[in-house]
Amino acid sequence: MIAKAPRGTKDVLPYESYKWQFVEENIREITHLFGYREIRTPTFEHTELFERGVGETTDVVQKEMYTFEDKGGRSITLKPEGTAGTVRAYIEGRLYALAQPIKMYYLTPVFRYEKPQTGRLREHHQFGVEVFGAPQASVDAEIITLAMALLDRLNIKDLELHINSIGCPVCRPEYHNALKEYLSGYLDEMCSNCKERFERNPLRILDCKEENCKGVAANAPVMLGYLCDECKLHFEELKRYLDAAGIPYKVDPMIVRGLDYYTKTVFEIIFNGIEPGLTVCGGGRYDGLVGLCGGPDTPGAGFGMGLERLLMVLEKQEIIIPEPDNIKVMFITQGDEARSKAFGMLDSLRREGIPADMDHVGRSMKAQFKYADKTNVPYVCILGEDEIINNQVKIRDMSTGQESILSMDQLIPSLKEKLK
RNA sequence: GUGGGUAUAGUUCAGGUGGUUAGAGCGCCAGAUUGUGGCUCUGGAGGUCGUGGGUUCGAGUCCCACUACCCACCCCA
Repeated sequence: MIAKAPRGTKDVLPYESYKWQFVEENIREITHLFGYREIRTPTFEHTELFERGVGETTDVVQKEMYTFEDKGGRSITLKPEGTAGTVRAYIEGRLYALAQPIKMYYLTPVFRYEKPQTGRLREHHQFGVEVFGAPQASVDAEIITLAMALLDRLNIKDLELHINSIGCPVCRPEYHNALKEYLSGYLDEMCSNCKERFERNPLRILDCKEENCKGVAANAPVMLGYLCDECKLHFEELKRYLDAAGIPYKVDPMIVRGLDYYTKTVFEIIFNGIEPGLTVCGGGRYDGLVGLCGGPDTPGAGFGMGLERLLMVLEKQEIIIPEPDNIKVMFITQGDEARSKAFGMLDSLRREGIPADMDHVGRSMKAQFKYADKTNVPYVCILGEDEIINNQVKIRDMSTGQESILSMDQLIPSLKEKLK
């Protein structure tokens, strides 16, 4: 049991880590193009930050957090999402005193105590962006554009962008009342879950997958009908910007995010290549969050994108991720003297920037060839007794089988020529 | 938190109705004129059959519990 990763966690093994690096490189290039800079915040924060920021009533806070007391008696929580920590750092680092907006991105592990299943882990990794200090809809549109640009660059198809507005503290209460009034007439028809939701968070009922509830929800009043002028205008502007960028979207009044801090814009990017659809990215605007966490009243917007899910989608679509450059040269030796000599030459090659390796486990020459073959190395340098005596080295081209004998000092220039 | 499925070699899987030393493909290691890979052939290593109980003369096989993994719901990335 000691050699078993904890439930819901996953290793990235050496033969697959290049896939992560590929995605991460694309992320760094895209964020650079959009003018976002990296922020790194701690893996854990004071529990209270999440309770306050993410919202006491959310599932995440109520039952999914990894919370513990540290040796100093503080209540600590492993971050269940990336926004709260970023908000805290924005306030603590007084980034609000710099020229706004502040545009940031991060790559971070996040932790939620859930039952693992397809596309759901207890520790997963998110690419996220946050923009503080600009209330304009062009920011909402920009982060969506950024997400789409990344997915596009990775060549992912079958994506659907869903957008919605869930209003602001001005217009939402009115909508809540209207919704509850409507739903109260159908309580008997709804599932037991939704009956509870009716009291706690009636918005969630719109998200229910039960047939009956879907029927009820289909005719329910939607937030979009109750937006105040400011929110309505904001939503119209968002659509206008998305149109300008040529990004297709679906207005989906049914999307309701699970985190309490959202205002106005919410969106999800859903991959439809597998049933019943997989959310790879979700986010929106959160104009009250910085204030709620004790900072100056500051608007914000951002998203989180699940890297494991992204990799799942890449695999599903059979998108080929270029494998990293291999070792170019493998030394094959016979005898102790040849071994030490090869070790020295190996170091010279590496210092010249030629990726090279040798046998470390004392295999027979034949086995060394087999090993070289398995690693797909293009050239092999043979150092046997004859070569040692003549102060020479033999190079074999593994694809053609052609061999040539060189003096030791010709080796590096010759390899450089071949590897050009 | 609720429901369903699975658990045999490194891996993918066979092992009707319980019956001696548990098998195969792939992989791994080694040989096939002792300095040469891929292909082929031959041989070899490797399993307390998830764990713990029970039924039985006898359990990989039947029963129970536990654990883990997979899948769906919920929720989300």
